[in-house]
Amino acid sequence: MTDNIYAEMRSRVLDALQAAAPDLPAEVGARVEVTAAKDPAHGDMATNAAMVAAKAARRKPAELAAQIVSALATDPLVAEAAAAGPGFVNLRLKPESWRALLPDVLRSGEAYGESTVGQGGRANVEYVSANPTGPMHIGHCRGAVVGDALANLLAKGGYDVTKEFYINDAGAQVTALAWAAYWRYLQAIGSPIDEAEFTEEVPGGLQYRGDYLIPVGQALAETYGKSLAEPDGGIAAPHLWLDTVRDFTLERMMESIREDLAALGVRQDVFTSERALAAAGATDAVIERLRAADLIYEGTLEPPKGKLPDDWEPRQQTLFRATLFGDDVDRPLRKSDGSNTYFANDIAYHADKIARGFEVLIDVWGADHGGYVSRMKSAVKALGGNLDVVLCQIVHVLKDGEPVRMSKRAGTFITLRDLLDEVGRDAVRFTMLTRKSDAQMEFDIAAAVAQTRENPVFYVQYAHARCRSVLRAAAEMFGADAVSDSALADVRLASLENEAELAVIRRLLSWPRMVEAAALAREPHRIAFFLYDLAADFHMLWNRGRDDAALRFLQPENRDETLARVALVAATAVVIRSGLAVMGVTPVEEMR
RNA sequence: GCGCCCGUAGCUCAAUUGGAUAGAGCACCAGACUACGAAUCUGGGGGUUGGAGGUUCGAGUCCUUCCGGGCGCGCCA
Repeated sequence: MTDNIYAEMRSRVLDALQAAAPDLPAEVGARVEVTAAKDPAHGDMATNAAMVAAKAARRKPAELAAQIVSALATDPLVAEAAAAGPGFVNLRLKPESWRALLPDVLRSGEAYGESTVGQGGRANVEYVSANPTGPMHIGHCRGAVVGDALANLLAKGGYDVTKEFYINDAGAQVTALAWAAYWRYLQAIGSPIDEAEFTEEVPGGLQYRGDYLIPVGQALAETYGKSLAEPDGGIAAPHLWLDTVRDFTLERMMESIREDLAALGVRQDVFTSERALAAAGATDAVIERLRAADLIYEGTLEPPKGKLPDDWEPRQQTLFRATLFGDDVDRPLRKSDGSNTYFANDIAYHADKIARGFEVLIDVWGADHGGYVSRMKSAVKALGGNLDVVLCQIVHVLKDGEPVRMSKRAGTFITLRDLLDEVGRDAVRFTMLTRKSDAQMEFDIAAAVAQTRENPVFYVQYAHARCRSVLRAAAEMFGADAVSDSALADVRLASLENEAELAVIRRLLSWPRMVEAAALAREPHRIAFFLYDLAADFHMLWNRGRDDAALRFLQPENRDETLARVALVAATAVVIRSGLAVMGVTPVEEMR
């Protein structure tokens, strides 16, 4: 018997189905589900087995359902089985069937819910991957949280997970960054050149004017003195300083990004540099590999339909046959000057991930990369792999009900640090996970810090704090040893028969199934909703004790009953911690 | 113009991935504190799931089309 009671019942349903209709094709069995009943009147669980098997078995769903019912009615775990609706089989388990699994929660601790669906498969989750040209802002935050939680979720689901950051440190934007840092450097050494004068010298104009480069300029001045400028403080020839300043600045930017990530509680295992990969020849190698497979040609793309860009002209380009793998058009790999496109580098990067032995590739991107999904998937498919992309839609930040406008140009964009300072890491992480990632969300700063039920972070934390409060009181009553998780795993639980108690138990025992389903769907937000529901069950149970003193957890005159209830409370705390750990949120011991 | 994402209660969002009578919170109305913390709980009203077709035992979910919002659209990354 596994600790996943839904998986256990599913295998018993499959046995019953097999007996009722032998020789069903395997794909029918794969479609059989055992789910928690939505409506308590239907029992605890329901299965669709009769309906999905009806066609292949050439039997009526109701007939099959009746046979499954009679087989399961005598199952020792089952109190009641009934056919219903168009062919559902509803199951009500005996209360002791549920209670019997509660000790597993206490014995497993935070590991409870770990699953083997991932079968140890090597998974790579790439997320954040911000351009290293400035501090992280709110736009990066959602992807960082979703990616991190997804990676944790997959790890709990039995995958061997690597958390990865792709540094976009090749291309024109880092050259622009170097110029911008050089400007701050000139200021730091007291150069007589003014901004307008300098800007004229910068190819493409001066970008990245934010204050955050001022300390970089000062650090450059400290490290290199005036050696990177002309003796009179003028602009030296770029080849004398550009590489130095660029590498120096990139290092500083990555350092600051790592600090921002650390403040958010994100620590990634691998940082891969686009520049290093390209310099090692990975891009050229992958292009040759694709060429050998006849997936590359020199050609001219059709102009986009509708209104043409003003400067449209047909160009001969090196193209990848993305259309063979589901993309809309073939995609360029080389610019007209012969250098590689970002896309080409990105193909090389994904080939590198495959070469490193990852079977599951997941990229977490912002919505502005939506147009990039199909081409990247097609490229990975061409390389013999498979790529999942989780797109995180825009976050609109509200403060006091008013939208906070974000404009880099105006310098009013909110940095990740600003948000963390105002809201706190736990609230940021939890709130970012209270929407499915492909829907836009509003992030109301006031709501995220509110101490009320409307704030799920608070609501779940409060439930955990209440559990801990009961456990502290129980420890005083019976001694800490008597209420340790391992001691509670051995107490008699038969007295747990109140409906509100059983509801909590059922919720706790559905945690492993929730982990599996969320991991397979790549949907970490489900964890947040699960914890909210669990917290609601627990708060309800708590208040039963308010209305009726006999239902309180702690009954000084009845040790056995009290210990059973305390075991339930301890198990609730364990599952909340287990879920919060996936989300990267710290459980609190008490509210104040 | 084309592609992708989204559209669910007045508001913010769920819906076990195609399952039964679409659920929570906020707001509104009516209740429960001599406390294992009422920062919570109980009850009530509120829906043609943007519109129209289609697929099947069964559709918020899949397909077609239209409407509305967002993101993107050949040498930016």
